[in-house]
Amino acid sequence: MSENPNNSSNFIKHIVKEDLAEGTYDHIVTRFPPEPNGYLHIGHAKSIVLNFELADEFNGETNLRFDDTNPLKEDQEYVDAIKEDIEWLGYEWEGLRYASNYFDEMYNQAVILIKKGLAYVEDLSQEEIREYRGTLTEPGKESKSRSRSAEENLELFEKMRNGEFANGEKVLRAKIDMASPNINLRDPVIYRISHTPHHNTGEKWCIYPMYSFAHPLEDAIEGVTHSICTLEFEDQRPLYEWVVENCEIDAEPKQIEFARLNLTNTVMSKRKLKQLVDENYVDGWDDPRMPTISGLRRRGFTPESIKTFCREIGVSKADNLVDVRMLEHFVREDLKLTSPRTMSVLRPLKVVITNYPEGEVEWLDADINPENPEMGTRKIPFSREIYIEQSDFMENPPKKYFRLFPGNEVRLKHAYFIKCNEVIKDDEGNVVELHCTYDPETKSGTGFTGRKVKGTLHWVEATHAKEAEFRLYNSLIDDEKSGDDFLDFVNPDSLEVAHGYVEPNMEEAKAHDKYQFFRHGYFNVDPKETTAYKLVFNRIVELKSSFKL
RNA sequence: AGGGCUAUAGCCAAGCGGUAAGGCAUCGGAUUUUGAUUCCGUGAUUCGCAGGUUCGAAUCCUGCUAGCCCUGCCA
Repeated sequence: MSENPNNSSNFIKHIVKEDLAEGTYDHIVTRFPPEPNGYLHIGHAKSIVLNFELADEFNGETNLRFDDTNPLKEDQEYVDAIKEDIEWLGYEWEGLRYASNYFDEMYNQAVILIKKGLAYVEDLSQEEIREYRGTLTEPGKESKSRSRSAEENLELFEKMRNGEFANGEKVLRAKIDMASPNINLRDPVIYRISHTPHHNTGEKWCIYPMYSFAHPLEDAIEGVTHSICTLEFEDQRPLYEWVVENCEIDAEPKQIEFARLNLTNTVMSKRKLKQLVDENYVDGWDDPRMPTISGLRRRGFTPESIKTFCREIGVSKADNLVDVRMLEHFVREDLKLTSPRTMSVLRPLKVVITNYPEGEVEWLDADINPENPEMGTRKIPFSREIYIEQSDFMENPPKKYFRLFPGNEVRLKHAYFIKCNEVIKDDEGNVVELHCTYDPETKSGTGFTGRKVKGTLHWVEATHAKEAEFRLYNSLIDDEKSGDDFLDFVNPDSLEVAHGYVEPNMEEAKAHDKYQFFRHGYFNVDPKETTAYKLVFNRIVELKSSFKL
């Protein structure tokens, strides 16, 4: 993966360049450290692209490390999904690591801290610890446990490990400074008791290290040089440095924080995404409306479009809210040259071409992609009966309506000009069919220039048409709404289902095939719902349009 | 308010003492058998505000303002 073009600069690259120039490190190692407690989303993609491509650019390497120090929330299902997503994006990790594989080493380091008088076993309850911690404006106070001897602490810590205490009965704390203005330094808890089996280590441990103690050790053990995380960990950097300095481990990783991605009309927290899944607002983590990697994949976004997006938004420390339209821009750009064009009618209106011979079918040539002629041509049938889009006809059109209306002539893409002569309605006055005439002179490809029409419509021949289902997605979350709870922002119209027709050659369409439906947008063959008997397409994104009714 | 961080166009963002890149969005115009694409044009005398240093400041200094984060035995 060496031809990822990213000429842009950011503050982390500056740091790396300087570290390399000054010899602080002779090569760099980064890591992507997800906790396996949920699915990856586009925000994680930003971090993945940053970590993998940064290392790649400076000839370093990147580990995938599962930060699995809290068995209560973690699950193998998530580790499998996370690996699949990273591979799908196209990255290869140097090492596949688990924080849980370092539990022995972490335990040893805790013992070292105790021996140095830098950690102690706390007797206080959770609530008491909170009270003793003080507040943002008042210092904390020291508990009696703080002055226990190293010997006694060693003994108690061993008992913690051996399961001699219940959850919450004891805890191991770093001895730093109860009066620190940085609350993270007021003797933070570094080990807690949790009689919970772990997806990797099983029943081996009943004490688990806390993030703030575990993470710097994980980085140090792996030789990570630049430990990149998000802004909310900034206050923990002094603690990170304290652990690196006071534990006996021969490596000096440094923590660098950047601003996480926020997207308009999108929620990005795992907690909220999980709630949408659990409460059935969506079909699952991979619902095409979800900002998860698996959701975007099922929707039809390409790895390249996601990566380009992540490179283009840049990396900084300023809180940001990126317009989703930027993401959409990059899929369109990627799919423009690679996706076959095809004509699909999402909401059909039958058209009878009254002067076209009954029973006759002609097969017309059509480019597969006019912007990429190498993709060749396809054959499409044409006959007396076709379907056009309901929205391409108006009985009483406004000005500047280029489509079909009584007396108007339009072009059928790849076929002929047709003129609308008669509108057939049902008892309720709904338009159910149009009678048109065609002009054989105007056949596409013949170079007819006799007269011009303003509109070109897509269509599907009626007798060969194949039925299909179309899932038209709108934002799952609507920022324009108001409310206190994020659920108040859920868009009730995030999914519309339409049933219409596609060209007969679409019979070959396979899961994840991507097409540009002429004048509609880009669509992906849904991998879960499509069967031999039923084609289901997910709308990835609409084509841009300056048309307003 | 104790600590930490941030502030450049509607949204991202480069810039690192020498006179404001780029992308998205928007709006014009040309081309067009996709109201698409493509092309061309479009916006900061100014970088949160106020002072100061300097021949010269978005960049350095001081003060102020606004926003975000921190009082889990979550990560």
